[in-house]
Amino acid sequence: MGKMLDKTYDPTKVEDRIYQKWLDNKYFHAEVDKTKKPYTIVIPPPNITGKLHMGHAFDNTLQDILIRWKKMQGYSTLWQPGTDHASIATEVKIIKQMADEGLTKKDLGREGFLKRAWEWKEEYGGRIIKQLKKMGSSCDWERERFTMDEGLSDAVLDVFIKYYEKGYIYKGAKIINWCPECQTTISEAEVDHEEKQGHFWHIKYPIAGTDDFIEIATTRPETMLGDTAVAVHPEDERYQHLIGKTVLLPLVNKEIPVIADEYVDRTFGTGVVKITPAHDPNDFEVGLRHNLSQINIMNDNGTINSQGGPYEGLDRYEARKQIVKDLKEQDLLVKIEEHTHNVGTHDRCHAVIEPMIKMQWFVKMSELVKPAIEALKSGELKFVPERYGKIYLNWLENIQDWCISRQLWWGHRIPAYYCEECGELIVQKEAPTECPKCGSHKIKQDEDTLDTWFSSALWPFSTLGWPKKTPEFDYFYPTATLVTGYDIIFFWVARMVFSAIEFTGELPFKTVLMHGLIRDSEGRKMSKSLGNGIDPLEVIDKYGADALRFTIVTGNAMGNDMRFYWEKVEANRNFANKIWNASRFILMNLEDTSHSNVKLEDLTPADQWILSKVNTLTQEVTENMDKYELGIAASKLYEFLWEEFCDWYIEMVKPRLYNESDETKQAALWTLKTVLIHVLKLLHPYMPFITEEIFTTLQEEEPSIMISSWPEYQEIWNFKEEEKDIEVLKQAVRNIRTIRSNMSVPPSKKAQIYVVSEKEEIREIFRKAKAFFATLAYGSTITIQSNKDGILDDAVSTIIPEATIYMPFTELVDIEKEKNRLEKEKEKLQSEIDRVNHKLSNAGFVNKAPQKVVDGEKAKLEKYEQMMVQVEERLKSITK
RNA sequence: GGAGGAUUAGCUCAGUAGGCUAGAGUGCUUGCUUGACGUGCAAGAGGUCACUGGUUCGAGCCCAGUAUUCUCCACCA
Repeated sequence: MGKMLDKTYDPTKVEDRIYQKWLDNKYFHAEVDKTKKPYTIVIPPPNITGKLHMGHAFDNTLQDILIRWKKMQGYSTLWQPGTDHASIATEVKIIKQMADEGLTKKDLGREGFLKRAWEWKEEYGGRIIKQLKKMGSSCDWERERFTMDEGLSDAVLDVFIKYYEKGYIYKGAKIINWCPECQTTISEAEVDHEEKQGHFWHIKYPIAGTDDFIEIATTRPETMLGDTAVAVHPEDERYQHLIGKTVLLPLVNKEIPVIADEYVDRTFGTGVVKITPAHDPNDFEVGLRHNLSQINIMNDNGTINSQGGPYEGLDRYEARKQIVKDLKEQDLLVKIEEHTHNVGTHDRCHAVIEPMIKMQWFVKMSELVKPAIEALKSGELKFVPERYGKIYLNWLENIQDWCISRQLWWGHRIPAYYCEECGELIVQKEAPTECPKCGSHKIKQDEDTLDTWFSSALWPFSTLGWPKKTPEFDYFYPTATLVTGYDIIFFWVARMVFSAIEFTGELPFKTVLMHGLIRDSEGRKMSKSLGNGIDPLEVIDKYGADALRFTIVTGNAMGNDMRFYWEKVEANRNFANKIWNASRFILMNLEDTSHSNVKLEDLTPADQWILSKVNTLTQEVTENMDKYELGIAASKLYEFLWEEFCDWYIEMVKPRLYNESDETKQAALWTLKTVLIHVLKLLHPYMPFITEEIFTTLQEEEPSIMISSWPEYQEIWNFKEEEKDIEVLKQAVRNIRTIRSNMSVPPSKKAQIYVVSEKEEIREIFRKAKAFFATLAYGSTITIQSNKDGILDDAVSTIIPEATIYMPFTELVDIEKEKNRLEKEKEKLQSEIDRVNHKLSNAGFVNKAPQKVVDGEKAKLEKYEQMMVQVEERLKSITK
């Protein structure tokens, strides 16, 4: 007696046990194995602050599918896992936690804070890894890395110094985005532009030596404290006479020049712009062109500094109010307009960004970027879908120097040292003990840390041991495919490409597989603030990881966003249950192993049909996966398993199983088991848990489906003729069911079925399939004959090519209805015939279309015409 | 302002190389205790493939334009 399975599939009973089994057997572990080809994927390292969300679920499902598939294909696969220290995200969280205890960074000091951060990492950093395991991720956990590991940190320092020595890293004063809340620089990419309702203040600046005024308009009046000029367009006729004159900056009472610069848009506002080089990126550029001085009016925390005179100490918004009030009192405020404008905010804390001039570290991008652009253009680097390549290119071609310093503590501290005596700058891995220039021992390290993406950019090779020449780096690098969301093409993908080319001389990966976002059912982004996020763990808990994985990968083209519907997960849970029950059915019938002696010659046409089908399926699924069409492959598996295998094949086979004297029973069992195992393997990358559970229950030869081999197309399973024959039978069954359904005949009521065909081949098809045909078509008896002798005219009929099927019911059949049905069928046939005729009478079509297509149409025509004859005959006989 | 999507059944989406009589899931209607499964089985209704032109023997698919819509980038003080 075979092993038994429960009536419904319960993932919670299965998943953890199976995952543990895989771990115990080290199936995820990758070894350098020169007899195999390597296949490597590096995980996009989740933040240690992170909690598993749908984005991770998406990402990891795709990677896991590729890794499991390639492993089955015989590659030595490495899925390199790890986490990212996520400097600013983590630091923000820790500061918040500290604030609850009434502590600040200052209280703890740098060392104390870092100690706390590491504790935090130990406590929360592993959480997301545990959650990834629930997805079934087959990462090599023994090789887990962290961006602030010793090895990875070493790679970061190495890269910094090499860049520096090459002249790519420089220190410079630039206008940067300052977050007064976090008190650090943030990169352009970390700024969110939010449209906000603000005001437009029109202010009069008196023209020096006259009673006249010039009117400017600003959204940030407080910055006037740092104004060093007023600008107009060089060709603006309204203001020609003022160019070169000076105006008196109100409140500050300082004379500043009126300059002409093309940057000014004559049509916007008053056509006059106040220039504040220290607090606006455009003004900064204008300032450089005109040699204007830069007056920083703000402290790091967003309050006005001593440059602000009476406003010193006020918060920037307090100062704004006060300034507006003072201007009004001096009668210099013309008007206040409502104005919507974009305000830059920090994506982590949402504080409004303040552009400020600071000394920062930069990476010069112009040279680095060239080979990264070339890699895409030459086709060496590919994006799937291709359109994302354009986004990548667009960014690289317009790139600005990368500001890499952050005024944070959590991260890789910049390996730059200053002599406190002579000011010498020393860039090297280890802290110098004395100044090489003046010999002083008073050395201080740069306070800043590096942008978190500086280390992520090295991830594909730093995780494999680079800059050391490790066997792993040698074997597993470069990686094969990078899987990630389109939202980090700039942050991460592009930076990995140029870093890898620069330091390893190779592309870090050949293909970038981009996926979209999972949105809520209304198409909105899942976000904390909206509270519309779906927790993947909750989904797994309710429906199982396999159902979630299948949901993620199907019903949507690669690279597009998708909406999350619980109903979809439910449908896929049902699919899992369907597979479960099909397997249960097979197991219940496998009494012993006598089916193992079955040979191909013993198979019936039905068996050959399904074998041939699974053979084709194997070929197609593999081809689809080669092209990263995972969703297409998955839906083909779904369709095959549910429709062909369950709804047709299993039903066809049942009479043979229930009939002890049937000689083909063992052949049926062999086929059931063989096809199931075959398709389970194809499905395994998508639904790893259930396939493993069934596989190990069904057979004992192999310990795990994970390490079994990927099925291949085999010529001996190619039964094209039998496939066609079974399709004829399916068509007959469908027609009969349709008629019975139209006539509301319940399945319990069996009917006599007559199959009439002049062709012996057709009669033979039905003869061979008599047993299951009767069951599927609800027949009491099946009579196969070459003419309609002995069949009453008031029988119901249906027509398939080359055969007419009659069902005499004992009740009187409504001849009118039968006639109508036939007339309708005739009409439909006629329109098809017309359509095909139209095509075939088109000389262009016959001459230019491929022969295959033309032949196809001809065959169709022949079939329809043949059926037409049958329909007409039938009509004639009932109307006579 | 620049770039890239999307527009196909009530809803959510597929449609791989132009050959299609346009598919799936879900929802809807009808019937079914058919010895794996009601998380099931069977049957059915439901579409001017946004619009206008063009290329082609042939267009849901390619090209041009229009409309609607989403996203990213840039951004005006």
